[in-house]
Amino acid sequence: MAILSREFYARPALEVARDLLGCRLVRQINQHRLSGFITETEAYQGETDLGCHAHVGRTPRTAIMYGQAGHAYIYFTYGMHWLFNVVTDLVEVPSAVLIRAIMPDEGQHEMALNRPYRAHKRGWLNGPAKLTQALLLNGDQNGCDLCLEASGLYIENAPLTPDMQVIATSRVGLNSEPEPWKSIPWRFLVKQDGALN
DNA sequence: CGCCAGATCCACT
DNA sequence: GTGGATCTGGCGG
Repeated sequence: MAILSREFYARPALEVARDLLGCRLVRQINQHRLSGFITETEAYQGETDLGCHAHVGRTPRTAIMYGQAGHAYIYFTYGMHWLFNVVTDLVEVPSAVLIRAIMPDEGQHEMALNRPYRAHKRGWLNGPAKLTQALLLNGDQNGCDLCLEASGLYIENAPLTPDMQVIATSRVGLNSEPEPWKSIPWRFLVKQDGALN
């Protein structure tokens, strides 16, 4: 499968978030190829979206979201976690898609080593901070270009996941945000047959 | 199982 | 100084 193009990412975050479902997130590191199929995403679009970090405008932290689509926006939160996002839409339109969960595929043993205490349990990659641990992603990869294979971090194309298998719900962790942002259905999940990752 | 507190630090006010 | 796009272990039912 081909690496997703700049054009794919240079669309509104809502479309990108929806279409990323089923695509393969790939991390090449230390001679290993770690990958998993994206099963959950969230869209954050623009300064008017109070759930989006860019609602405070352009700062050193949010500047990456104002840049070219297809780059990684990786930030630190809660004093211990890194979250992985993909910059979307046109330059000067601050928006991104948070990757919240993957179904592990290649390099499962390596990924498990990166998550020593929980790797044997169910749902070991169904959270935005879990997958960054497994894929060894942190601030060092912030701003990295996902359209270049040489980055060692990119997403591969996949057939579009049918609407029948897609669920849209409100985004997670925005409980203190006002409506409509708190409840707007900008979170997308692939319907699973009861089986968690 | 569900609920809750603790961990731990950075960006922004 | 404050609070956060989270996760985990422990405790109670």
